[in-house]
Amino acid sequence: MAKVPPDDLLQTVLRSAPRERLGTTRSRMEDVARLAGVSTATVSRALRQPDRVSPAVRARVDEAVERLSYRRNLMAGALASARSMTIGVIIPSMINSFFSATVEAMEEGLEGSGYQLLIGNSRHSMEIEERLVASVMAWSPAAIVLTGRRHSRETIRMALDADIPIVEMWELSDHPIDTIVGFSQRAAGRIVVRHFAERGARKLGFIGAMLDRDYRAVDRYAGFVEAAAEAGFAPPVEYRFEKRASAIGGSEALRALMAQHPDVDAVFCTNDILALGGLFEAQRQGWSVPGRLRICGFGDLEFAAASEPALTTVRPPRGAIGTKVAEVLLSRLGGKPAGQTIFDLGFELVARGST
Amino acid sequence: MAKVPPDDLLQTVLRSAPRERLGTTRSRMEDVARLAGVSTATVSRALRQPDRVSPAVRARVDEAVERLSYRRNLMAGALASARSMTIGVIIPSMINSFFSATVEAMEEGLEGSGYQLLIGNSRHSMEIEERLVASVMAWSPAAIVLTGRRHSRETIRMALDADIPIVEMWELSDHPIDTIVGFSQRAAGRIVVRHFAERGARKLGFIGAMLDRDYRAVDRYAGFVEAAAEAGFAPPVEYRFEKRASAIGGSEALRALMAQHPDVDAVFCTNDILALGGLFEAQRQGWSVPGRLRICGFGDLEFAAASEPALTTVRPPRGAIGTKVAEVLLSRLGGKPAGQTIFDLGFELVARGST
DNA sequence: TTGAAAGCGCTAACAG
DNA sequence: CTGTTAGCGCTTTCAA
Repeated sequence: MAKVPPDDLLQTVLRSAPRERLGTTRSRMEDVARLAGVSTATVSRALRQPDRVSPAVRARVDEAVERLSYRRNLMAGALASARSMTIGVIIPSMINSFFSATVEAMEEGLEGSGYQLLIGNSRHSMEIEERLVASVMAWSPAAIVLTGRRHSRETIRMALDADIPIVEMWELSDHPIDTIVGFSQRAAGRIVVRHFAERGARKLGFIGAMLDRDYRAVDRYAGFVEAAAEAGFAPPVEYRFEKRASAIGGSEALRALMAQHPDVDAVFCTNDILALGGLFEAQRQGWSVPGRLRICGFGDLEFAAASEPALTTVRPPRGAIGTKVAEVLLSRLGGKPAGQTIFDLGFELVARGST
Repeated sequence: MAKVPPDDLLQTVLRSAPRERLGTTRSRMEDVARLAGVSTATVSRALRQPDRVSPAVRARVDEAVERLSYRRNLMAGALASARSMTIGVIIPSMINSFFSATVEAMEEGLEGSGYQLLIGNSRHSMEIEERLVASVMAWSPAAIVLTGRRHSRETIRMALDADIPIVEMWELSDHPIDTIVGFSQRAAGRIVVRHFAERGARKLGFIGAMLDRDYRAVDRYAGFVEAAAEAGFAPPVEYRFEKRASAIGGSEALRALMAQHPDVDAVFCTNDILALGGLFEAQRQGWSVPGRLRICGFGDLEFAAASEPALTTVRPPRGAIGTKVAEVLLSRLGGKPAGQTIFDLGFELVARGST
């Protein structure tokens, strides 16, 4: 069995491969094959399914790869196999750290697997989501991850047509496109009512942002209202605004809400950042929290534990969702059958000083 | 000149193209060419450089594309041209909303251009950055965007070798790899000293997180210390910690700093989130802000304007950086020569209640 | 276990 | 302005 050739052959191999189109002398699989004394088919196998070639060949290929500092051209591979090492991920917002945290966890879970995330930002719009899915499809992704369970007809059609694993996340559904990893947003809204009731609240308020597009927030709202009715509360008074959730928005909302309904003594904000603004506003107005007013947020963003008073909030499994999505994906992409397709990761009410 | 054929030819075209490898009947450029009665080369031109084909042909191609709902296979195009419609973007953190905001603005600036961002998260590590650049390179990106001006030797080599536009951002440098869009972090640190001096501060403190890896924060620190000396202050006392910036970290840091140095009356936090924690801690401890203690942050994160007291901070051009990067990229990718390669977008000290 | 050969779907000279 | 002709670099039958 031929050994890896000496250095002068290495030189020859390198020289014989002028790469004019790339600005660079980048070696191709053929160079590796020649240096290792095998065919490109074997190199391909050695690289992707090492157990399907003899140990000796594998070693020679590895050495050749090393010496040429060869890196596979993924585009070519993707074209040939009609499948790329790409995973399309569509999230509604990059700035919102809910999804960033999920994506970070997903990246970590996928680390070393060779899969690359192609991240799209739908800005909470189903139309943009559709466009993003369409353009991601042009990359023949190995899988697609969508946020939420509501998508345009066309998005669903494309996803189904692609015949690849589709994972939805951050919500729950009895009929996921394929697999869904999340928790019940509605239940998250409900639990807040129970907590307020336990703390002796009498008149509930609600503050929400972007409810025309953020369906998860709408679900939390629905759960909140529903549970309030069941618990015998009067219908919660509410203040909503179109713009994305912000501390300033939260401050203004609370001020407006209290001006109109001075009897409110417990407010649920669909987002911790709104609650933060509320906390500051209460301080400015001299409303003691939780004495005069109880405030509960959603998200358990990092500052929630640090605020004064510390913020009671619902903690979604931000990182866990990403980790589980990665796990599901790896399993499916590794060829394992679907198995469980609905993963309820739950949530937790973190009671702190603000209620 | 032949018209677009009637429907039965359309049927034939569709039927004659079995796409078994994809789960789907997805048409190829050849189908479009046949239906439009031209060659694939012409279709390719009509799609990518519409002005280089006759209006009549363009119209027929467009119609054929429409009827077949044809979408170009980008992998194939990228392979053939050794250049993809991808732009690699490496940021140090996804959760940090500095960079998320920049990326969002960049996305908006690139909207409609057909370029897709391939986002990598280096977690503030040059080694990870290097790995990410290497794997992004496998996609033959049209350009690369890096954060900061410090990169590993190998990263720089790969970037240079690729012979594509390389944009660094969020810092300034006299010798960018290619082009740099940002502002002077050092100057940002300096201006805080001037502001503190104007407000009558006498003893300066500094709180920083992750200074072993966040070079931008280190530069701000250096500017702060340098300007403090020039202004005749005693060397600022400091508290640093390894973990990523957080409100809790900020609270703890301030408490520790003040315990050791009760004479400090003005603290610069390298990040608004640290300052937020500081604000809450001051409230808990009963230190009036700005009476007993002045606090200045960096970032002008959204909550800074909403807090009580509102937070004085340095506002970096978060969105503007992304917008400018997109503009530079579009120009360069459109074939225009480099021109200006250093873009100083400046920053602004936003004086509010906390100082 | 390995190799030969035939593409994957598109782009890019180069003629015409 | 348009078509012909070669690939881009890899994967994948199918035989050996």
